Amino acid sequence: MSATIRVVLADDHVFVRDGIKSLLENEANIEVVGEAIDGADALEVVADSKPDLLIVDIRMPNLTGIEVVEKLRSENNDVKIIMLSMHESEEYVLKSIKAGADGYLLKGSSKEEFLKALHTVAAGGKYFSGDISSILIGQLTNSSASLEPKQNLGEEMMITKREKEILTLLLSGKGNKEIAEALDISKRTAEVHRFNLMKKLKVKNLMELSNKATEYSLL
Amino acid sequence: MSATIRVVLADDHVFVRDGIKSLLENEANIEVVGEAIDGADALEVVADSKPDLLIVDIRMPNLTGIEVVEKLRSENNDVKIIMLSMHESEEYVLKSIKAGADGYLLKGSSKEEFLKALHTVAAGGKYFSGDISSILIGQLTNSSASLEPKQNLGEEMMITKREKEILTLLLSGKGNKEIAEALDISKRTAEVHRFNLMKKLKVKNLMELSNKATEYSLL
DNA sequence: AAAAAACTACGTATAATTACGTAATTATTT
DNA sequence: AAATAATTACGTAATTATACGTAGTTTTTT
Repeated sequence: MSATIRVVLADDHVFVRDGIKSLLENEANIEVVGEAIDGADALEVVADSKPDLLIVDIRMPNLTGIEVVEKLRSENNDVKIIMLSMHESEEYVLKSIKAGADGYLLKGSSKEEFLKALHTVAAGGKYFSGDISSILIGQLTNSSASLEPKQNLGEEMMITKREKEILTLLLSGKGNKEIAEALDISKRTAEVHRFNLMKKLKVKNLMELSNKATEYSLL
Repeated sequence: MSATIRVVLADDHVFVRDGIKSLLENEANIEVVGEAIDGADALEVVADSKPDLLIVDIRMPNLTGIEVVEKLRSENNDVKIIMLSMHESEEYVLKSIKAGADGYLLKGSSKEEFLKALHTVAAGGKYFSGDISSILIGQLTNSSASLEPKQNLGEEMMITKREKEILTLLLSGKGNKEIAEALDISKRTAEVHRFNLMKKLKVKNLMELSNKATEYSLL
């Protein structure tokens, strides 16, 4: 059905590469066409052997697996990439996805899962080990539908209705003068509201205000 | 270590329930304390037996699995829930997550994956079969990490590397003085970069800068 | 009705930003 | 090698924001 999947392995540990190789040896339609011992090497080997799939360790000397992915993607190289990792670190998983990896496997994965991931990704799909799905879900529920405020404000950090109005206008890019006009109060008063607001939120400039407002979903 | 996990099964097919039961019978620490034959029944059985975990088919008469989850969550019932499904339908998966399911398993899952999911979820984690991770990734990359700029900048709106650094620092709440220190340039120079940046982006204050930077995903 | 909180507003002084002009030194591109 | 773009930096004047203090009205809570 499918042509042979040409694979490059990149991992600084010989025994890991050998382990994967022996695992893939018994598989039809899969051929290991290159190996790399660090990140920089991986880029060379991929450039040379133009594989269909790169299996790359996330932790490597010279360039990390993530940096390798970033580099390849920035060169518009669309080789399929599976990231290998010891740990289900949220940071690593998300960085890998962002960088453009097609899959993420834990080194503790079973042979079956490994092969399933390999075929899925080679066929153009994505495969992230079920063990790390909680991370994905966490991102999904936090980003798209943020139901609950991420943090609670300190008791005395409550902002008043008026301050909320000022905040809204500030965040939309209005200056004190414009705010004063919009709310039909004196410029001086607008300034005081702003001052009190920033004091309450313990921020020292507009940007921190903006960041805090987003972080605490103040609007 | 852990107490027994008390499980309720909800599926309109007897043989599916029996299959799962026989699978769980050999497991220590797992006890099936109730069974339901449709969605409405599931709610009753859960209310009665107050299990730790509900394994529920997505397709059922009376109330679908998703509706069952929604109902339970709306009643602030935080029983752990694993959704069972024949198909890796994007719609079903996302609806399940949104409704508040803790896991999603395909009926074709191996016994090992089934048990792993069960223990993971019972322990408070999430488990979504690796086969459906592509759906999750698709959502993630579409929603939070927008890879492509929402709009293209005007030709002469390109910002330089240095301006990007200044922008990053500005957005993090740094003032000109702090930026100057961070980049080891004179305060005056930092000011000029900032001035040029804002001129290019045609904004007249920090907030508009912040908004524009977000809108055009300048970082 | 009394007390507390919120909103309004003035003054004043220092600090920071804005909005130019000018120009030398590096990088980058052609 | 020449041209272009980027980075660096100084000066100056006008505007805006910051950081107080004080104090008279409303509004809300007790």
